[in-house]
Amino acid sequence: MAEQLVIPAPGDFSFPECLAYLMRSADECMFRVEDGVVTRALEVEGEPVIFGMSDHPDGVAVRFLDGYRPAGQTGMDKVAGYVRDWLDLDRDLRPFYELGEGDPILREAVREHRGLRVVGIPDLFETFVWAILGQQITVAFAYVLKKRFVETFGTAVEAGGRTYWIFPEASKVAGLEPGVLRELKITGRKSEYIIGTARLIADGELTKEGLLELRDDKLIQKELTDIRGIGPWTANYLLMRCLRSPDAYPAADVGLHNALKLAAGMDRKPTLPEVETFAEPWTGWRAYATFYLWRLLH
DNA sequence: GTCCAGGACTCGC
DNA sequence: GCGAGTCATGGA
Repeated sequence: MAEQLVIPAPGDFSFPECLAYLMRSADECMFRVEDGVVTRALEVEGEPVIFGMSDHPDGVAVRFLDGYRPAGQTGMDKVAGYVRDWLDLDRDLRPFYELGEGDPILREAVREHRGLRVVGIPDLFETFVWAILGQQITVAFAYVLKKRFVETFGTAVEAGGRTYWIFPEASKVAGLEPGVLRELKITGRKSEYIIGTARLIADGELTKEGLLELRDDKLIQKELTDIRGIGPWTANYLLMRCLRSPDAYPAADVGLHNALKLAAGMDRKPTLPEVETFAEPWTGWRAYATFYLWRLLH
């Protein structure tokens, strides 16, 4: 696996911090982490590509597995773009750190995890499924459900004695009956939500580009919450992880509440109004604040 | 057994 | 518009 490309990163980027986040579950099925290298498969121009990314003095090193490298420059650029999106490499975090250093609640998380980026989920359908699965259950169980889902409907790429998974296309899920997902222990409602969004995406009614064109977070949130199964938490989660809003704020998030309790030294979880009030000074960076606060829980 | 997890829907008022 | 009940599984 010869070195193929180095993706330059701006200052305030720490690969190890992003890696620590990526390693939070042994049940993660979309990539594997070994010896500091994150390896995954991706479909690029109709062909499976497998690449590993690791730390590099100038940013992120990307190496391709022999036999699974992009055919041409366009494919190479797509992988580079994917990594830039995945790790949010095009963002200048200086304003956030300026904010965080002066904030009593954020200070510790910001100092402890400097260089961490909001790790994204570039694929819209994948984010929908992940967000819906994550509603109201433990993250650990959500990982188990995602693994079952991917291993049932996704595409396996066997290479180098290992199996890599490509997330299923929305069109493959759009025609399923909810009962099929129920067998995986996904609740009936979530099964309907997943199939419903799969249909919207497969039909082209719902696209990442179309959502991004709305520009405004509030408009996007409205568009998303009009979809059955997508409430405020899920909409903001999508904004944060896929649409890359630095300001999305999943205020109802239980993990956020626990982190705020910890960071603010409270003896109880904050109420929803308190959660909103805490975040007022973070306006513009509430997604980053949330992501950093989450890290306090690990 | 009870409660809680990275919520959202439905219903009654 | 708001509160309470329901959904469903798994771990503490």
